Amino acid sequence: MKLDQATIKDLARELNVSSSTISRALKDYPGISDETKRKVREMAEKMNYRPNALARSLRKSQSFTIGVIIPEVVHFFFSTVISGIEEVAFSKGYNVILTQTNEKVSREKTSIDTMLANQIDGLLVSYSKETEDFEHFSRLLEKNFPIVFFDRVPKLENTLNVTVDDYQGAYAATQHLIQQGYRKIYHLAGPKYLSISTERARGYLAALEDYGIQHQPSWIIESPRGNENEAKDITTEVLKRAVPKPDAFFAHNDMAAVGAMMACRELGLKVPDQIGIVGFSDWQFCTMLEPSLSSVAQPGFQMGVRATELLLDMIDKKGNIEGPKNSIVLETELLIRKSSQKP
Amino acid sequence: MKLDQATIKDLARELNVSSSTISRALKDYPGISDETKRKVREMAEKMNYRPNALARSLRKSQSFTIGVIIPEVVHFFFSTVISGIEEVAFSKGYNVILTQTNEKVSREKTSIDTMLANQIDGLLVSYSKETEDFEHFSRLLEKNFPIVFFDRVPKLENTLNVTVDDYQGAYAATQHLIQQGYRKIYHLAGPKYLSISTERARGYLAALEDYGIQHQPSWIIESPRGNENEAKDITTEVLKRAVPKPDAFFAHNDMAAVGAMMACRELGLKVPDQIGIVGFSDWQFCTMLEPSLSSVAQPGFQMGVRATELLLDMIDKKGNIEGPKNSIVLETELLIRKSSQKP
DNA sequence: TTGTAGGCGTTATCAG
DNA sequence: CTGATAACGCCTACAA
Repeated sequence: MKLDQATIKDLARELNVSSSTISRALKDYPGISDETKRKVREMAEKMNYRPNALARSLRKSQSFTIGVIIPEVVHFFFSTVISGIEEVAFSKGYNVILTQTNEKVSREKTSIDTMLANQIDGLLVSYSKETEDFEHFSRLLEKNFPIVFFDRVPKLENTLNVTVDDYQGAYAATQHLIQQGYRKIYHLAGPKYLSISTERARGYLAALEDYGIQHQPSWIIESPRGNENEAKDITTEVLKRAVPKPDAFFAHNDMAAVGAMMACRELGLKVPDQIGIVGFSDWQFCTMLEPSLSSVAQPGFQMGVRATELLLDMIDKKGNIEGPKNSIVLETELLIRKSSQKP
Repeated sequence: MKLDQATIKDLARELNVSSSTISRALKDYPGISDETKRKVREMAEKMNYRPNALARSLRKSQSFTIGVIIPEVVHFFFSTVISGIEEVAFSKGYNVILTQTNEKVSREKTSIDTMLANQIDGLLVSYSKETEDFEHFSRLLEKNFPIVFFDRVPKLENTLNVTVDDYQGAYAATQHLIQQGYRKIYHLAGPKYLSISTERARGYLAALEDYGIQHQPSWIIESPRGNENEAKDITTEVLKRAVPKPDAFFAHNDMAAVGAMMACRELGLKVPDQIGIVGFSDWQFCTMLEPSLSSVAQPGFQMGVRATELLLDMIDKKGNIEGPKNSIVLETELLIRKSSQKP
């Protein structure tokens, strides 16, 4: 900020015209002679003029900045979403200001506060695992402040959401395992209070039902943190003690799936011969593993793109948010690799 | 921005005092009666007052916002750095505005422009692979605009950089391979114009020299994009044709190392028995592979933290940047796993 | 202890 | 076609 940027006034003084003329000339307003425009542009170039976006925002009550609140940046899926967000925002001339909550509600709240203080035009949110009370969002929604939720969406009426079809993805994964001949398919589930987890569990159960597979509630095992070590421990336990003994795992994410693979390896169980495994998210490492990990791909980049488009649309339309606000559900794609194909 | 936030004036009207009194009361200025302060605070609370950071920034010529320019968000190392940046910035009350260049200089330039227009107080940069001319940076540096470069640092005088000790890390990795008894150690190198690549190559060579290992220039093979497929193809070629035949690979990143592992697997070569492999960066998947991948860990989070601290320091000190501006070199750590330990 | 006035850089309105 | 003036919301000399 110590740049001593030239201002409109400087240009005006230099050219002996008023600052309004400069402003208009630079904005290509009607009613400015071409001659003047030319001179102004030249001088702007020469003096390396750069408009002060802050002043402009203050004057226009619009900052051309959107806020993004995300649980963690270091996360393949979320970083992919960010990439999509950034792409669209940039192409439409919007800035992105970013905070991660590290899964803390408190942080979520203060982030919203500082973002609002910075006059963001809208908000893109995937809330934290801790968030159970959505009042800090509903307060804003009531006032018609533009918010789009993605991936993790709240239990509120009339919100605009972009999600992935978790149910369908889980169904497809489970169906695939069944078709490969696996029967005792256990599910490594995510935390119950996230809709993505419950949807995945629901899809899993529906597939079992549809194919008439007898199952028990104990086949669903929660792996709340969803990292490989936790999942490995849990899976090891299950493989040692559970009745009936599982012959496949459908994990709610890839890390958990890897944990299961590691457990199998240690116990000398062959994947996919003895145990089939399917993950969720299609993280980069799936193809690097041996055997390569089948997984349900989520279009993270697309999610970012669509959510941002939706948000910018709302912002453009200002108050007149007529017509149905349509949430978006994106398709998943089951990528079948070695870990789930019986020889 | 359609929030109809209460302003200082609104509070003033409500309480029948002047707006300066409000401003001072809220800021806990000396010379305001406790009584007034109390009343103002209450009213602020009641009216849900939130200061307009834009107006404040405009007035104070400081935005409390820093810009971050990064090649890609979807990248384990960079996202880790972002996480560190975000952490420090948040704790010191700074906003982070983020853009990715997707390795394009043009995007780098326009991003800088819009960020400057938004009056950022300073800039954190890891430049794109395309960037060969640093004028868009040096122009700013000349005017004493605060910039800290991280990971990829320019060939300019007097810049503040935060890097990892690539040379040392590469040396340690190579030394380790030698000590394990590998002799024909090839290097999968990154693009020549990035200092991180050349430093890693230098460290590799130094280790070979120090241990008196005869080698040839052809042992260094460039894998510019550094993804697993490219590296796999290259490695396959080398394993089939090169003389002498390699018995180990030190890769400039983990993706390339994985590519090498895949190539070995396909050719029926056992890792680590016949071929030793070490990567660089310690991505999450290293521990998930079989065999697990040895790698040189880079402290990404720390890099973000230190770079941001350095930048905020500069910003605080405004013009008086006395004393030596000290760049920071962070230590790496060689994590020895199965892929490089001869049985 | 409080109020007045001016300005940060831009743009919108109203004249000329 | 161009200029003067006010205002966006906040801060801060200077006065009272």
